[in-house]
Amino acid sequence: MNQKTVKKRLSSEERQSEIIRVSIELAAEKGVDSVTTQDMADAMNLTQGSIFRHFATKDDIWVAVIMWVRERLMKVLDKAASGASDPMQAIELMFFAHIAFISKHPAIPRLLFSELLHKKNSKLRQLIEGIISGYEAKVAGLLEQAKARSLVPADLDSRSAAVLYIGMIQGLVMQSSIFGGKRALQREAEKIFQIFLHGIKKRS
Amino acid sequence: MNQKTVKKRLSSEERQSEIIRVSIELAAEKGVDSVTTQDMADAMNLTQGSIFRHFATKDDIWVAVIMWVRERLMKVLDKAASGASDPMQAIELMFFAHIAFISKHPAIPRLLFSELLHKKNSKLRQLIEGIISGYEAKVAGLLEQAKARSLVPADLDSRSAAVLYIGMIQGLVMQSSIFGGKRALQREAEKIFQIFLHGIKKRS
DNA sequence: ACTAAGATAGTAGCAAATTACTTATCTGGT
DNA sequence: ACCAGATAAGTAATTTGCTACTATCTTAGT
Repeated sequence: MNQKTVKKRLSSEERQSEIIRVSIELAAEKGVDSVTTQDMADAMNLTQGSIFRHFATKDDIWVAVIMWVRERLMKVLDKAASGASDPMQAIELMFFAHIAFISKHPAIPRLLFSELLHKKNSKLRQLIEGIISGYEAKVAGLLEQAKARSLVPADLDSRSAAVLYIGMIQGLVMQSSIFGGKRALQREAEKIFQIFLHGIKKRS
Repeated sequence: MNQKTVKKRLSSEERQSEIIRVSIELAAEKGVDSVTTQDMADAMNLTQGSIFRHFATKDDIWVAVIMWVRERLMKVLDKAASGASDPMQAIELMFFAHIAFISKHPAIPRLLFSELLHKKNSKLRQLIEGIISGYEAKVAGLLEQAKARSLVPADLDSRSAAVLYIGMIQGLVMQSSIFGGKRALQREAEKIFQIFLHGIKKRS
């Protein structure tokens, strides 16, 4: 039992990573706003006060979480897009990569589309806004490329289509949030994407 | 100055209505979760404790708010749909009626799509779920009618299209939430709806 | 005069942050 | 290899501040 009482001490860097990890888990379970530092501490067998050895404020934790998400998500999307031979395929691959990412980390959309967005003047809001508008710009950019290759009509409004793209993801997330877990998130995603695709494709 | 100190006393019914009204306003400004009963009281020149003369718990206030929203929204949507001559037009009219409703009451989507959804086992969650899934069912129903009249392809998945419809609204809301107010919510809505429409319309 | 809305002044509980103290782990000099 | 001292992670207890809710008293309106 001595072994059990031996507390492993982690470096601040490692501990920060763990805090980020459990925060995401907890946010998935009970919603971002109701995760307390006590919850975090409990989840990693630590005392509540210890959290503040590694982050000055709780807000800083969420900032770190969002930055972690941004990094991971962008990596996944870039990788998906890089395997495409044309802009339309890139959009499709990105979409399904995003859906897969969400399936694996159900908390992510909850973070990005949560009330965190509404805390005015916060760094968090700026971060989230940056991610979403950057994403939108990326999709719109690909659509412009598609236009140049006449894969979509020249009069298509790229920005509007990008907004619809984002909304499509939000809709799917809400769908799966209301009607049981990821029941058929992938399947639903495929069907919806076909409609989207048909909506923007070149009229034959 | 005597006039100023004269406090008007409202009946509990009237006061409840006012509480609902200011709650929606405040939720639009600072987010549902951070509205306190003190905020509400301040907004109507009342003491915090007085709130509880009219609602037993704070949750009851949000329940009343959601029911108010449901009633109003449904009325707006039904009225819009009733003016249509065919199912597709009904969907279009409903969509723009919804967008107009949101423009007038920016807090509404914030309530429906907020973290309230994540409070498991609550009456609130059930209410919100009911509204959204009912809405979705309505759209899907109209699409089925459209199918019967060959206005949309028979192989269209109505439910998926309905999810996309909801997502479209969410996307627009997020868009206007991030990039300044209702700058061009109406205009954006029109452009996006065209894409959606083309996506579900019968291939010619 | 009676009823019920409102005021006043609380209470209990929770959550973020801080303080003083403890001890594991790392470091450099012998 | 070793050990003394510095460093920093962890603990425990507490503070501070807020928030939902309540008990008691007051007074407007009928």
